[in-house]
Amino acid sequence: METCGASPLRPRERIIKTARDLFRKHGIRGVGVDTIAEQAGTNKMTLYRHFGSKDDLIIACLQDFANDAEAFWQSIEMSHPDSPMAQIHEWVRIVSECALDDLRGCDMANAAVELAEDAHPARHVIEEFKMAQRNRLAQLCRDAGIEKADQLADTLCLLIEGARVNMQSVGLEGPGARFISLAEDVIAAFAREKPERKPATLHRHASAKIKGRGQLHAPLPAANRA
Amino acid sequence: METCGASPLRPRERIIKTARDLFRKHGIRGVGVDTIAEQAGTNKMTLYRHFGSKDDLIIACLQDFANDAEAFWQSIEMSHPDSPMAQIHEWVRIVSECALDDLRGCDMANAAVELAEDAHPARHVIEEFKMAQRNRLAQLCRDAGIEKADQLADTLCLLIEGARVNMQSVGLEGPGARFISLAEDVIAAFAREKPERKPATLHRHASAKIKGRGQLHAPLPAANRA
DNA sequence: GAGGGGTGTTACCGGTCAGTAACAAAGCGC
DNA sequence: GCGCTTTGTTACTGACCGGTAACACCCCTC
Repeated sequence: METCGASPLRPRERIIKTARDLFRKHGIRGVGVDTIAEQAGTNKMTLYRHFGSKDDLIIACLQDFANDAEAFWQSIEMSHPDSPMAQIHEWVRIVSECALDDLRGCDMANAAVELAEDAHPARHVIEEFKMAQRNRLAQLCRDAGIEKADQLADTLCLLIEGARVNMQSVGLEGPGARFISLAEDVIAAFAREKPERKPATLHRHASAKIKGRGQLHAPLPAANRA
Repeated sequence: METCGASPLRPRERIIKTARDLFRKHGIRGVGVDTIAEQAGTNKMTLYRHFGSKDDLIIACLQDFANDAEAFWQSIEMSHPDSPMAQIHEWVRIVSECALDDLRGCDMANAAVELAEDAHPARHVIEEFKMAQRNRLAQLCRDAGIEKADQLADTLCLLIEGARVNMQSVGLEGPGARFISLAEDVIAAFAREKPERKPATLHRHASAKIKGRGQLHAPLPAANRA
């Protein structure tokens, strides 16, 4: 019956993994500490020795989630070490794959929905995480030589965020399931725009070689609005 | 202390309005039926006479929300009766205004997050609503003579959905708050693409006059992807 | 083998939850 | 006025919730 009962992990890690799993499946408010402890192959007392309250456990889960995201970014970087543009495409691919895996959306965003109180201690964890993700993507866009890097990052952020929440509402029938295609089109449109002058200095892990697919298109006037 | 206590509305309507308000503020699972009844200036028994269960009340709230959305679409249509493109811009404007009003996102999407069980009776209400909204927007895009109308509708859907959930996580500092600008750029890029041949027959409320702002831009090659 | 930290077990607390029973009162059409 | 429907009031149930107390146990280290 337990999900991590026979595991070599220490109770603390089992509790976090189990809690993340149950929170994701049933919602944070939809699962109690007793259930978490039992499913983790331990008991409520041990849980409360490691986490002073359910809120503490929630925060620990979100931080564990953030750690996973960190590893995800490193894998992205290693997949195409010298092509930021290829990393962007890899980001689209993997992030879409994760969203399609189950249809329960983003744990951070879900937590923001469920923990509605402004003062909830988890909220600043969520806020910092979301901002960091966006900035990381924006940096990647800059490294790729995208002229309007911040705008592309903003657009991609909203697209994936929207895709995750949309799939939670309508499953695979809605626009969320078509995220890859939509995102790639947006990237192509942004990559088509002419870079400033010098072919974009890479800010991080500098590499002069820019060979992203988007760069192969002919430059077109900026799609700026009024 | 009550929100609708002195209102001329009948208890049923007061309960629905109050429940919607409280659900939105504190989350569906974050407020009990006692609180709802009291805040609505009535009592739990009357609540349970009108709604057999809390789930029934939730569904009634979501349907009430859908009614409001219907009125919203009609106001959009009346704002620019003969210009679908202008209606799209109006849609962007109002939808963004609503999202910025409070930062609690979309009631339907929030409900999908909180009511995680696949079999929950509210889920098909949510699903139908979300699909109907997307299709309505897609029809508007077709009426506006957008070549890739469905793709634009999908993109705009994900952008606004993402904006709402993003603002719930990071407030006004993140990309969600820049939705209008991002959406307008996307619309401009799609409107710039050359319409098929004949200047797009209007399917509903036919009007030959197409004078949306996006049409003023020079036509550009399609932003199609691989 | 003694000690101690981490863990398990059981029982409990007060609070809140969704939902119900029984009865009283008020409004309203006739 | 009468009668019916709607509403209000109080009290209750049983379940579950987050959190704690007290005590026993196991395993590792010295």
